[in-house]
Amino acid sequence: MDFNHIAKKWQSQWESKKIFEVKEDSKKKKSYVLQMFPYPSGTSLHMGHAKNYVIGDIVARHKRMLGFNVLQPMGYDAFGLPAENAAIKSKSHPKVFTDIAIKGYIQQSKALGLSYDWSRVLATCYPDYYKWNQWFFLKFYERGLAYKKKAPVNWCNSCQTVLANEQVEQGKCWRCHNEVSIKQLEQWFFKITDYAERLLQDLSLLAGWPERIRTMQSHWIGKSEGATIFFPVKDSKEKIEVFTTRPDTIYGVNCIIFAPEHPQVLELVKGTSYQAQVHEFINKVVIKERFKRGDEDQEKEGLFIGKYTVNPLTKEELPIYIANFILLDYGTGAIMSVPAHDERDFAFAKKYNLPIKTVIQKEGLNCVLVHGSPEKDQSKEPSDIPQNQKPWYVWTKKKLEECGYKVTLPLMPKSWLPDYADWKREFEKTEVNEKSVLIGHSAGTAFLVRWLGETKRKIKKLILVAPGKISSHDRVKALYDFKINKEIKKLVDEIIIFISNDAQHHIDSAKLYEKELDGQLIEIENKGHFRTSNMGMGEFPELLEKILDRSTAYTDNGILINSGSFNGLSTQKAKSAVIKELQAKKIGAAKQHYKLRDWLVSRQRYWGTPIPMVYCTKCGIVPVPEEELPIKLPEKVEFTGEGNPLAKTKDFVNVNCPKCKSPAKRETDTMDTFVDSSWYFLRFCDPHNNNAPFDKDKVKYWMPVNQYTGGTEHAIGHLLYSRFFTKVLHDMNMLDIEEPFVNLFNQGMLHKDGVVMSKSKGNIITQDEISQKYGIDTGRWYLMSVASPDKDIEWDDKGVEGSFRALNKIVALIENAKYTAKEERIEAKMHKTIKEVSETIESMTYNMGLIKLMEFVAYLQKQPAITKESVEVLIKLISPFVPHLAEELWEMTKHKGFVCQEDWPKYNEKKINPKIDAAEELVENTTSDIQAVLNLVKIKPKEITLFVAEKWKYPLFKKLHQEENRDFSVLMKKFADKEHGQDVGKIVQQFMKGALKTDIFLSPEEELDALQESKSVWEKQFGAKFHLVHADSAKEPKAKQAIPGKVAILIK
RNA sequence: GCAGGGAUGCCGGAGCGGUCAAACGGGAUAGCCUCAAGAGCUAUUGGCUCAGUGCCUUCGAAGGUUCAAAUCCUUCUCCCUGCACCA
Repeated sequence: MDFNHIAKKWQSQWESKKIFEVKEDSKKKKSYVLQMFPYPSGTSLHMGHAKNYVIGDIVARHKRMLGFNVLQPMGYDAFGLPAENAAIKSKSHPKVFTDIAIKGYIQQSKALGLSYDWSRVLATCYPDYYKWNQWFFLKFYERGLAYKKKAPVNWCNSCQTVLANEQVEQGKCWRCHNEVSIKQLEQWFFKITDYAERLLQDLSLLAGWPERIRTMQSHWIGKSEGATIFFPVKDSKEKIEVFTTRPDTIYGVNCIIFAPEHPQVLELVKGTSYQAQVHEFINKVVIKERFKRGDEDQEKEGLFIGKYTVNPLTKEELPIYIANFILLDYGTGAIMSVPAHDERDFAFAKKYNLPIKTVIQKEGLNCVLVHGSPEKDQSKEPSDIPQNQKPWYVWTKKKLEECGYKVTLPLMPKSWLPDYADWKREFEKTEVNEKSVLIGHSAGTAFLVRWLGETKRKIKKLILVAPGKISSHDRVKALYDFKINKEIKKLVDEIIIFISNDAQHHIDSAKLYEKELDGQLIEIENKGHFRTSNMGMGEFPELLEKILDRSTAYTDNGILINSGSFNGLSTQKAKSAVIKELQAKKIGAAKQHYKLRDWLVSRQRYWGTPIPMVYCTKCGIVPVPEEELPIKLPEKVEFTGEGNPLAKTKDFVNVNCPKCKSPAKRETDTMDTFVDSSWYFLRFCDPHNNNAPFDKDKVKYWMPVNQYTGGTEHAIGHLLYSRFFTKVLHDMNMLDIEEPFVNLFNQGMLHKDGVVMSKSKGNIITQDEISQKYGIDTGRWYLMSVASPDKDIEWDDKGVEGSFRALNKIVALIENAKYTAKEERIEAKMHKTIKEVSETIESMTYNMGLIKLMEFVAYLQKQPAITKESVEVLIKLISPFVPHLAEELWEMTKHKGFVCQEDWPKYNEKKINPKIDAAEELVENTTSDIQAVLNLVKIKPKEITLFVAEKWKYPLFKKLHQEENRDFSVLMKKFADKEHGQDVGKIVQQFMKGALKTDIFLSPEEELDALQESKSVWEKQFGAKFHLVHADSAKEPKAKQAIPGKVAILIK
C-alpha cells in the first residue's frame, strides 16, 4: 500500500467535504481542542512540531467519534522580531516573509492530517485581528488597567526593545540571549498586579493542569504575607517603611537596611559626614556592579549612613545601613534586619560585627546537667553548697532559661560513692527526648555515656566537661566500670568535650571519648577541673555558646523569647499579636506582597500591534477613538535596523489630536506579541466578526478550551497572560468563564542526537522526509509509540521502521482476512481491546494504546478466520492515530463514508469473559513451558502428553485463595485430608511462598477444552503428537505435578 | 538553597503492593523460508540448572513496614527542569 498516496487522497477528500468544519449546535455537547499556535518562522515544520499537533489531533478525533461537536482550529502567532530582522537583513518587508511562512505552515499542517477547521484560520498580523488588540487596549485603559509610567525596564540592546519580566531569563533576553540592561523609560504597562490574588487563588480551580505549571505560576506570583512597619528616624519627623514577613521577630531587629538606590537614602545622609562615602557606594553597587548584583554568591556589602532609627516597640536605637543585597523593587526597598532569624541578615551582621539577638526559640528544648562526684560526703559541712548548685551550673541554667530552655540539675544520691543504678533512678525522673542537650561534668560524663549506651536514647547534643572514665579510684568503680557503646555516635547529633589543664586521667579520658565517640574536643585554658575554685565568677560562656549554637540563623517557627509581653507566644500567634499592636499604635499594618510585577507591553519595534494612543501637547495622552480602529501599520517603511522604523515614518506619527484636533504625535511603540496570544483562543470561536472581537454567545458555547496542548516554555508567560485577559474580559462582562483552559497538557520534546530537535541545532527531520519514505501515518504512529506523550523522546530511524512494519501488519491482516460468523473468543478480546484503547486515549498514554492495538492485531493474525465486526472495530480504533490508513482500510472493506465520522466503538463489560482470558493464558503458559522443557532436554519429541490437574485440587485452591491465615500448621489442620495428605502439604507450602496463582477461573474440563483447541497448532509447531489427559485417570506419576492453571508435561 | 520530575535488563521505555526475571519496541544470536539478499515467521537474549515448567541474584544506594516490595515509608547519591540575595 502506498501510504503517501493515500494520505494525499484522504486529505483532499476531507478538505473538499469540509468534514472538520463546525458550527455551534446547542443540541450537541461541544469539545474545544487546541494546540498552542506557532510562530510561523521561515523554516518548515519538523517532526518535533508534529508531535505537539498530533497529540491534540488524537484527542479531537476521538472526541468527534464519541459524538462531541469538536472545535479544533489553527492559527499563526505572526507578529514578532524574527520576521522584522529578516526584513532588515534583506531590505524587504516582514509581511512578505510572514505570508510565505504562513502559507507553508498551512500546507504542512494539512499534510500531517490534522483535523482542523480551516475556515477559522487566523494570523495575528492582519488588521482584522490586531484591530481587537487595540480595542482591548482602549478598554483596559478605560478601566485603569493600561497605564504609562517611567520605570527602570529591561532593555535588550540587540533586539532594540524593552522586555517584560517574564521575558528575561537569568538576566538574558529570552529570544537572543543577550545580556539585558536596565533603562529608565516611559512605557506602557498592563496592571496584572490588580489580579495577582485572583490569579493565585484560581490556580486551585485548575485541577486539569500539571502540578508543575501551577507551582511555577504560584511562585511567579509570589505572594508573601507580612506587615509594613514604620520606623521613626531619630531626631527627625521622617519615617522608614519596611516590609517584613516576620513581624514576630521585631524585638530582634539590630538595624534598618535600605536598598542603595532608595530615594530616602540621599535625604537621610544629607548633612552627615557619611555623605561622600554613601554616594560612592551607591554608584558602585547600582552602576558598576549592576550585573553582578543578582549573582549567586555575591558578597554582602553595606555601609552605615550616619543616621539612627528607633525600634517602635522596644525603643532601642538602631543604626541605618544601605546594602547591596536589598532590592529596591521588592517590598518597600527597606528592611528590618533580624540576624538571629534570617540568613542574609545573619551574614551581614557577622561581617559588620552587629549584635545578634535571639528572639525565637525552637519549641520544647531542654537541658539536663549531671554533676560530678566529690571525694567525700560534704553534705554535712555547713559551708558547702549542694553538688548540683555550683556557680557555673546555676549561671548556665539562668542563661538557658532566658533562651526558652527548660533546665534540670538533678542531685545524685550519695554522689561521693556513685552507684550507676542509684544515679540512673534519680536521673530518669527527668524527661529526655530528641531535643535534649545532656551535659555531664566529671563523673557525670561517665554516667551519661554509660546511660546513653545502655538505653540507646536519641538526643540532640551531648556535652562532656572535664570527663571521667579512666580512674584508679575504687570509689568510682561502680560508675566507671563499663564499655563505651559506639552506637551513641548515631544517636546524638553533636558530641562536644571540654577539657582544660586538668589531672592527667581526665585528659586521658577526654582523649578516649574523642576517639571512641568522634567527639569534638575543645581545650580551654586555665580552668583546671572546672571546679568552683577554677571558675572564678562561675561564668562559662564557651559552654553556653555550644549549647545555643549561634553559627547559623534559626529561620523556622518557634516560641518567642526576649520579646517583652510577647514572650511565650508561638510564631503564628505572635505575628498577629505584633501586627495588632502596631496597628493600635498606628505604626504598621498587615500587608500582602506579591512578586508579580505589572506587565510591560511596550515594544520599540515595527512588527507588532500599534498602541492606539496619541500625544497632544495640549490634551496630554489621548486614546484613539474606537471608530478609528484599526490603526494600521504603515506599509511603506524603511527597515534600517536602527531604532523603531515607525518613529521615522512621518505619515504615521503626525496626526491631529482626537480631542482638540491640533497637531499631535502618535505613540510609536507596538504591543508585546504576548498580547496577541492572550485571547486568540476566543477569536477562534468567531473568527470573522467585524463588529466585535467575538460574539458572546458563540464564545459561551465553545469556551473554555477543553484540552490545551503545548510546551512548558509558556508556563508563566503566555499561560499567565491568557488567564489575566480572561479574568479582565470576565469583569467586562464579555465572558462568563474565569479560566480559559480546563485541561493543559505539556508534551515532551523530540530529541535527536541527544539534543532538542530544532532548526538552529541543525538536527531536524522534516515531515516531508518521513511522508515520502513511509507516509505520514507512520510518522504519527512512531511519535506516539515511543513513550507516553509527556516524555521527551529520542528520534530513532530504526524505531520508525518498526512503526512502518506495524502498519503493514495491520494492512496485511485486513487484506488477507478470512471471515467467519460470530466467535465468542474474538468478541471477548475485541471488547477488552476497545476498553483498553479507550482508556489510554482518555489518559493520554497513547503509547500503551498502540501496544494494546498491536496485541489485538497479533491475536487476530493467529486466528484461522476473523469476524467482520472485529475488523471494523480495529479500523475505528486506529483511526485517531493513523487517520489516512484508517480511511483507506474503511473503504477497502466496503464501507461508505468516512471512518472519522463513525461512532467510537462501545465495549460491553459482560462480554469481556475472564474465562476466555484464563484459557488463553493457560495455552500461552503451556506453550512456553513445553518450549522450556524442550530446551532443557534437547530431544526431538515424538509424543507430548499434557495432564490437567486432579479434580480435588480445584476446590482446595479456591479455599486457599480466600484464606487470610498464613500459618502453615493452621492451614494444614484446616485443609489436610486423609487421601491427599502429603500433596496438600506441598501445595500449601507453595501457596505460602506466593508461587501459586490465586485466581482460578477454569474447571478441569474447561482447561481441557482450551488445550484441545490449541492441539493442532502445537502439533504443527512442535512436530509431535499431543495427548490430553485428566490426571485423575492417568497412571503416570508425572500427572500428579499438575495443578490448576498449570498442566504437567510428559515428553517422549 | 527552594520547588517539581526522574534513576528499571544491551538500548529506548511500560509497570507503581502479590498474577514480575519485569509489557512493547529497537538491537543481538540461532533456526525456518529463499539460488542468494531483503522482507516475513519462530525461538533465545540476568545467572545457575538441564526430565524438567524450578532455584538464585536483579528495577540508583542503604535501612524500614509487610506473610509479600521495582511498587509503600525513611535517609542518602546522582541526573534533569524551573525559580533564586523576594525580607
